[in-house]
Amino acid sequence: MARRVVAHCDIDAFYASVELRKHPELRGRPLVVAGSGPRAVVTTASYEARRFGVDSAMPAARARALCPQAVFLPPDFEAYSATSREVWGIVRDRIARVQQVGIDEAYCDVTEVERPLALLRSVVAEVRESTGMVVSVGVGPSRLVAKTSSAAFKPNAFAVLSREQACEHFAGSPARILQGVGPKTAERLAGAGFRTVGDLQRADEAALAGLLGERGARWLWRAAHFHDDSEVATRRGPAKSRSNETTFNEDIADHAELERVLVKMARELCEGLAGRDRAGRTVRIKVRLDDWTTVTRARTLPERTNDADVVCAVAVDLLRAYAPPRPVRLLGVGMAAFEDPEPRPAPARAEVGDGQLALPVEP
DNA sequence: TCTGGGGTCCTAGGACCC
DNA sequence: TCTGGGGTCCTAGGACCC
Repeated sequence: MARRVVAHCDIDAFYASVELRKHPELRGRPLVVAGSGPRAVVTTASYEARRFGVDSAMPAARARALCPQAVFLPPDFEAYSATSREVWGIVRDRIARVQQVGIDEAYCDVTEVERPLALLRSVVAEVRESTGMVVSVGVGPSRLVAKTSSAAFKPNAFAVLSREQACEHFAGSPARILQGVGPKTAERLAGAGFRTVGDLQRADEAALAGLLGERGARWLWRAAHFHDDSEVATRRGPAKSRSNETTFNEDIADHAELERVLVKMARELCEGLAGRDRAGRTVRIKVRLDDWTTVTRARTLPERTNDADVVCAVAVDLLRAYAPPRPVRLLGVGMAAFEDPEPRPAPARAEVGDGQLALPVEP
């Protein structure tokens, strides 16, 4: 296979940067974007606020304690998606193969581009010029090298590494920097003495298999050596599931109240599905109790539906069957199994002939 | 450190059928 | 009647991502 050139582009401090675009007078001040209510978490923090230890997903109250002088702003999701469309629109205008992953990052396959680095630099400059967003770029022979590099060198990064250079450069970094190694896996690995990427590079695959299973070990060993042949997927299929969930400001113990909330969410979900002309067979509810135990219950129906009455009845039934034993912190409802379970089998007769007739005929 | 919301993928076990 | 294997579907939970 031809040597690939993949770039990972990541907008620095995206949400905070959009807010700064709206409020230029706040430039230079620590900025924290957080939801409202007692259980809000931080959506993002500017680099100035990060210096105080503020990070996304942190409870907003803790962020206030860490950095009382920060300006706290409520999220403005419309502005975020508008800016996101603007940025990736510019990138797509200049680069053919782009896979957006999330609101603020994308992979670009620039293998076929004659001078890929020059193109990337000029796109980054154009994005900055017309939107004010600063994009960090990592370039390598794979998505993994590109992603790891942009993350490691940001903000305002432009890092180009070969696979071998990535192996060497990140050998001393924590295993956690490999995408796919989350907190749980990192902890298990550390327990067995694998703390850094280099530890994993030197590891015996069999030893890793004892921790992660054969597939997991194979994947991790390859990742530690920055082997990755996953494609930049320019076309994304339709969503496989959709859901609504809410964390209450205060835990709710009253089952009747929970059912009212569940029905309301299920109706909204069905409206959204109907608007997209989608219907699913599996109805799922999610319940998080006050002690953080999380339970899901699902039922698969014989036919696909987005009928609110049907979905609400199933959701309520699932909730009643579970009967939360403690006050509830979070309630959610979702639909899945949108596609036909199997491709429509070709009817036995006649179809073949019909199909052939439909083929274009050479003149 | 008392932890949002929206997704994806993987695993494991049980039911059921051939 | 018992045993076994393989395949598929479904459920539940967990890990991870942004």
